[in-house]
Amino acid sequence: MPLDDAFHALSDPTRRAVVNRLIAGPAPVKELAEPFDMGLPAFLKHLRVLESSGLIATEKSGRVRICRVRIEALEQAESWLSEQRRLWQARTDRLVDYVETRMTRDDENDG
Amino acid sequence: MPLDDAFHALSDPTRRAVVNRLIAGPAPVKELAEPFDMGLPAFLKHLRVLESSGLIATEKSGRVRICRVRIEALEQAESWLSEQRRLWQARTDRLVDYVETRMTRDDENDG
DNA sequence: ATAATAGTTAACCAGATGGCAAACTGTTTG
DNA sequence: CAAACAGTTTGCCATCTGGTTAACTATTAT
Repeated sequence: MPLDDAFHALSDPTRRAVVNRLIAGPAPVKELAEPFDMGLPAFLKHLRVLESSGLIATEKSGRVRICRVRIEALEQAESWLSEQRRLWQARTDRLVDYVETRMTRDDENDG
Repeated sequence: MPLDDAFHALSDPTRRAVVNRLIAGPAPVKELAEPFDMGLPAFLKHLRVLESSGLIATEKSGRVRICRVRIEALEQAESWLSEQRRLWQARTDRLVDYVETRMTRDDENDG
């Protein structure tokens, strides 16, 4: 499931920070790794998780690998969440409507 | 990090299905577990992941435990994603602006 | 050609995850 | 009280995660 992979990739602060950095524009591995207190092998694992989730794409030219964000994957994850919120809102609206209707009926019964 | 927990909880299809079901309204554990091909102990683990992530809340009354969704946690996750998309859009706009400005200057140089 | 750079692979490790079956607790229901 | 029901705990297991160090490859730079 692509959503599984996207949400899993986003569940790690290092990986979210990488996505956030790449939003500002493409960057090579070394520059991306710099802010983090871990070795390159560990960091590469994070990059692979991001890449196999579709959240980023990478391309090697010469000895550097350039990484960039793939916004569509982010949008898919966002879509799932906003759909849930939409459903929630719809239900809330129905509840409000129900309560108001019932109150009106009660008023009629009272009057 | 709360976002870690929320995204992690959402990275499993069983747990997303539970959230989606609870959006329609609260339900007891047994009813929630029914659609899934796994034992109750395994299902309970999923529920605990959801609860400790803040995505759902549960309350036991008598021998049944009622679960409900906590929409705020979903909204937090959604916020992170929409903020990223906003930043992406802002960068894209700046790029478009830059290119258009440059093209205008080139036109002036050509003319 | 040597050396520095950028990234990669391999082997290993502790701890978390996602499943199982079996035994158990507490709460209705008959 | 006995039985059914809803959930819980325990112990077990295979696999995945996120990190390490050490050794290695391929590409610039001197």
